[in-house]
Amino acid sequence: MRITQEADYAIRIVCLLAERDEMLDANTIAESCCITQRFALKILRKLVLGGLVCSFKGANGGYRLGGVPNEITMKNIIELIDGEIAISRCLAEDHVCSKIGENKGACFVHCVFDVINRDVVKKLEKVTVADLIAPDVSVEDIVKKF
Amino acid sequence: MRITQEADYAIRIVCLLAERDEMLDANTIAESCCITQRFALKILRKLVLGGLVCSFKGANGGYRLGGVPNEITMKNIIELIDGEIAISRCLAEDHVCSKIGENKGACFVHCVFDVINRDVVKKLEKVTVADLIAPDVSVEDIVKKF
DNA sequence: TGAATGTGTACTAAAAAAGTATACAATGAG
DNA sequence: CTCATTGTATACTTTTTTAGTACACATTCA
Repeated sequence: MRITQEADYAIRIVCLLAERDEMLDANTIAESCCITQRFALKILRKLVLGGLVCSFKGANGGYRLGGVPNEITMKNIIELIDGEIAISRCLAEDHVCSKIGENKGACFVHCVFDVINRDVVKKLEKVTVADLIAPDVSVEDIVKKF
Repeated sequence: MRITQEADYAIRIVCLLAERDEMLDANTIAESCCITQRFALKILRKLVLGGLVCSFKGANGGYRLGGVPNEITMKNIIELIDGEIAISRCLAEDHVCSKIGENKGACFVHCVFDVINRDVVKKLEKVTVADLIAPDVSVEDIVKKF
């Protein structure tokens, strides 16, 4: 639905792992992102299950990026954590909209939301982790891709 | 933050008042929108305070549209009900973002969100109540304005 | 073999959204 | 001039979502 804090942190975690191309443990990651270790573990778990991050158990274990930075998009990360992006509840996966429209047949308002929602997703799909960590890529450069 | 059900209903209420250009009482409005009278009253109250709807007290009282349909936008209605539109919590009015960026200075991720958020608002600003109720305006026609 | 590190599941707390209740105020028809 | 009708104001309750925590367990390497 809304982009949550968890998704926000997940993006930062993925960026951190992409920047520092080495094994980092949950504690180091948590500290870098200013969250508790437990919370970091929870987010990392989802990232691992979704294949964006690889984990290594045992002593000297930790996490590494599970893909290449320019193939991981903001959309990938957000949807992995939050589920499908939906600016309004009526656009969410499981929701059954009951409003058979007064105006112009079924749910005209939601059709408009849907168009806007698709556009948001399309934009998030164009921003990669590589963009986010490259020192020479500015917000303006990213916006040009939209 | 997210576009709530309340905002969704508010849009429908405003459209109803625009279509039927006459005084309607809270009960009639509630029935047309498939919500309880009490909930309709709550939403109507906000619409009145925000000037989008006029109310008339006493016997034979009710509500009428408080403006012209082609000057009332979806953005007007949503922001009146939900407050500022924000796809992520960190973009909300009162929120103080604590993430001084690891990557490229202060909060690059949020800058990207902000650009996307502005675009959503810009689009919602272009859709008027007149568009929503006109029988000859399709979603495609509305999208052309984006 | 045991300290370091991740896993799995479930729980709790806080915040936001959705909806309800109650007592009150204004109006106008009879 | 009074009372049924209709809106006003404020505050409460419930449900859902978000955010974060706890704990017992499994794996690995020194």
